[in-house]
Amino acid sequence: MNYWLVKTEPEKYGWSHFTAQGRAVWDGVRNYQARNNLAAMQLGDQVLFYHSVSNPAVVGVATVMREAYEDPTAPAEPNGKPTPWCVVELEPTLVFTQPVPLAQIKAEPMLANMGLIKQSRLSVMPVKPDEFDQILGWGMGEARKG
DNA sequence: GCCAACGTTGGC
DNA sequence: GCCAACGTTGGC
Repeated sequence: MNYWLVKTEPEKYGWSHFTAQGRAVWDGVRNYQARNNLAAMQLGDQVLFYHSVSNPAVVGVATVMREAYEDPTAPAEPNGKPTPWCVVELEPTLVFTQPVPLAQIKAEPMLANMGLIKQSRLSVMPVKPDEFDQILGWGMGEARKG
């Protein structure tokens, strides 16, 4: 089982859209590093769902329900080449009882090496199991450390 | 709204 | 292939 984090702007596609819809085709990724991460996702992997821009915070957990396939929203490639872009399908599995703000993640030394902090512009990234556990614990109401 | 980080584009 | 210019993302 692998762990990931995906970013979304809540004004464009937030957690409430996601839960209302029940399943999301995670399309529109146009960055190769993010694409590589999407392509590496496996059925059942757990994904932290992060709201960027306004009130940046992890708000819940999603599960990978379908592995990568061609992004139907990608523009056609010249010469009929297959598109390099792909999507996965996600379903919401767990809503945090309290969102975990970026500031809290930044303040925890154990999480200082997360891609979320080190590479703030990447929109799909791997998360280590202990990082996932820490954030999940906070999100489900464990006492805060600081 | 500003600015830093960083990916992409295009001139050479 | 290098690098400057530019666009986009996202934190504050």
